[in-house]
Amino acid sequence: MKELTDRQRQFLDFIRYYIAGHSFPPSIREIQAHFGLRSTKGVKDHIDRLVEYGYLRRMDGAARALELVGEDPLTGTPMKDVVPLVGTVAAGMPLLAEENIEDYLPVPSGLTRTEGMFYLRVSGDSMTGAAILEGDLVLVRPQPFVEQGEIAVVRIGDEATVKRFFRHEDRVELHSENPRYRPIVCRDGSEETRVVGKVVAVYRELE
Amino acid sequence: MKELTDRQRQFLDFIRYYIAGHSFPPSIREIQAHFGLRSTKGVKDHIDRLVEYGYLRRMDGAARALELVGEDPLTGTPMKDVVPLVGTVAAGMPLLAEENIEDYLPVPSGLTRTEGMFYLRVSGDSMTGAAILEGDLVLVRPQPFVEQGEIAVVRIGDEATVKRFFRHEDRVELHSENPRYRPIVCRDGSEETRVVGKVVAVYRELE
DNA sequence: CCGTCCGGTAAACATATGTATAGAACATCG
DNA sequence: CGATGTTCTATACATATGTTTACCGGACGG
Repeated sequence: MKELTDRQRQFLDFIRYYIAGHSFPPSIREIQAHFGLRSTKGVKDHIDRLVEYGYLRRMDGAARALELVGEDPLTGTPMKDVVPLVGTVAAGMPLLAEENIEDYLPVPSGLTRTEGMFYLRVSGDSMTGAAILEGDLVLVRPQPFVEQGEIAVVRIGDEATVKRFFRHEDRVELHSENPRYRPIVCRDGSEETRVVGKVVAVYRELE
Repeated sequence: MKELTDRQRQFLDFIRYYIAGHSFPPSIREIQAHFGLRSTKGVKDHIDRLVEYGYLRRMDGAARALELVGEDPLTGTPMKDVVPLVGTVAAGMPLLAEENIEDYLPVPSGLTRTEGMFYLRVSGDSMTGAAILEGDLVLVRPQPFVEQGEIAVVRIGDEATVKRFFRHEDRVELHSENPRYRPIVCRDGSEETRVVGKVVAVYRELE
């Protein structure tokens, strides 16, 4: 993507800023006013270039018909109803540390209700039997306990895994949904395992 | 928040749908055209009411200056970055008919760009081998062709199904991902089958 | 039967807004 | 220097688009 001049970036930034505030794009004359220009032509030239370079899309002739293209996550579109995507957790890293956040993804707001939900990328094939594949994103609602047999994110030592959760009198069992893996059994009350939350949804992009 | 009539809801839904596709709002005349009305007044009345009731905000006199407010009262889904959920398609019903739309769901904005995407609820267990279960929602990007072996939504006569798509010299084969089902074979060029679009994502809520 | 919404037609009207033409000042670069 | 590109002024022009006035028919409750 072609580099922008300072001035071009200023125009793009303003368009973003405007959309973030209004949720619809500015008109050329509004942009003109913002920069204190005396002609609409200058604005049009800039927009033409931003379109040409691929930073904007436009519906020709239509009013306020601009669309932001690309991914500048700084000011892009206002992120509403989004939930952070936490990467595969590195050993020792606290689960929700800023540095782990890869992206922000939307959820149906029926699910948003709980604060603190997050997506986690699944590594490994231990849950394929539950139709959760490697690379899938699981939406996690943080909670300290889950019901018998529910799919949960559990922290074992420094690692987080997705497993079916079972509690017996004296122990906790974490079952994979893949015959190639054996259940993980932990003595109850042991400090090493902690339920992080419950998996409430699965999201997968194909290709 | 005041209840909406069916008609008012249709208008609100279309505005949401349009914004989801374009990322800027429709003009009154575009709405008029969509509903096949002969006057702009009807549209204006509806928008006036939606504004009055608090479903929309508006910048008076400005073009395409509509803003979605709050949440959908019916479904609780956020009003931005949404895509329609088309129900399990009933025989004979055109796939994207207004009456079929059950809900509007968010998608990661990287995927929103293509206009016309929609969710479809999967019925049956023919794709379990691809980790697509009954009740899952598949995000469909409409396109007339798909690559060899890609998962597609195909219309056969009056029904829509999700299958793996293969094209041979003289025929089209639709493969299930479940040994209990046999491939569907169609002579090429036969009018009965048509690729509706490609499955680009899968979404499942647990419980 | 009457009043009141709801949903619409028809025809203008006013203006918001994109686009075009002609050119100028100023920088950068070969 | 001459060519080229960026940024901008000035002035129109064309049309996309919101707004308004006048009126109609049906559904519905009192």
